[in-house]
Amino acid sequence: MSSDSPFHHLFEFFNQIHPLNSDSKKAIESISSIVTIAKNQDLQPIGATCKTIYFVKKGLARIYYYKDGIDVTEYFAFENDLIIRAESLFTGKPSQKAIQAVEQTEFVGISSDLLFGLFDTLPDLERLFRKITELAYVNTLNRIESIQFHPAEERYHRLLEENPEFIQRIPLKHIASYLGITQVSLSRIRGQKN
Amino acid sequence: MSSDSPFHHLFEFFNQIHPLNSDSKKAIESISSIVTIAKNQDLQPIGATCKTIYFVKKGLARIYYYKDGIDVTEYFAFENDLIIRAESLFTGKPSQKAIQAVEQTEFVGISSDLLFGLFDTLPDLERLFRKITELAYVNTLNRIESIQFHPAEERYHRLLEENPEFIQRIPLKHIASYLGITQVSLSRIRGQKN
DNA sequence: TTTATCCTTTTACAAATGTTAAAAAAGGTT
DNA sequence: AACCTTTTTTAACATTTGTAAAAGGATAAA
Repeated sequence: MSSDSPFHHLFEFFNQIHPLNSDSKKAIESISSIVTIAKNQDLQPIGATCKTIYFVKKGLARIYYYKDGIDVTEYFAFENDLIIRAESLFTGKPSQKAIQAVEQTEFVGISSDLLFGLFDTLPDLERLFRKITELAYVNTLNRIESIQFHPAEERYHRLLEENPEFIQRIPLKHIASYLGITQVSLSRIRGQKN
Repeated sequence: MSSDSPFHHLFEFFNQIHPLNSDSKKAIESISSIVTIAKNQDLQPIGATCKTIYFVKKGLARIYYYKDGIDVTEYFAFENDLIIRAESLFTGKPSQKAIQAVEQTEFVGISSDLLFGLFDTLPDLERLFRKITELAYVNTLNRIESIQFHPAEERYHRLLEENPEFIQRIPLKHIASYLGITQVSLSRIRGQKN
């Protein structure tokens, strides 16, 4: 795998979770493609059933949905993050969410139908994606704890510390809905001290 | 598999997610055992690394932890639910959480070390547990949405509708912390109308 | 029954966040 | 630059939830 392969960073990412043998890597390459989306454009419309697993090569994307007509961000993905509409991919139901490029973003798209088909012959791949899901699950458990027991101000400041990029590259309204508060509340928090 | 096997309900549960062949069932039986815990007793102490996947045969259990000295319930499991301290099982770190029997409860315990070992020879099992994790992940995503965008009163009433058992079998203080509110708030909500 | 303990509710007040509307600031386009 | 649009902040007020303390109920043990 040459380091200038379009899938280089994807395999680096996989490697940290479960190393793949070369057959599995070739199989992944054969079902993957590069997609580039302009700023503020959606990858796929809300309402379609999700059939693709995305990886952010370059740029920044988010998963969002409309809650009572309000745009709510569920998740942000930076370079070298996976971005998956799990609630559709894992249930087969149409997704009420969309993936949007916050900046111009280059994705690797992996066909989920083809990927799941490969699991029968390449258990390596099933193991990798099992572990990916396990880690994503643990992350959401921790996020629930954070939402339930830390005030919005604390969550904002923690976000600021852990991921200063967030604030520089993402409109505050998206950060507010990601934190589960209104834009007005976030502005108030930002204005207080400092 | 006779219907009076101690693992009958476990396999019924698995069947709905991913049917197992008989080799896989036998393997599961060989690494599983029945554990009975008295009311209000813990299965395992906080601080131990989780090495067991539990299934509630009879009774009712919860996962809880201490947040600033306060007992917080993360999850309830009724009959025929799995109960897993994922944050420890999937990371290998000591668990800050414990499983407690809310009533006298009979569990099936499955050794996770032995289970993960079986995945190499019985891909059936890895597929089952991949799917289980996927569904659990989707559930937590939905729970985040519920916590962030529905007031406690609505969450309580939804819980009441979807799972009336909760209120009859579980002390209200546990329900309050599960909903992410104080016991006083829950009491206020209950007292309002109706 | 009596006592002790735990669970639940009530009350009064404080703090955090939501709602609405308007103003200010920032970005893009002609 | 001038204009339009979007984003962010500010203000005033309403609502929700938290905190602390006390009282009332329920349950279990002596």
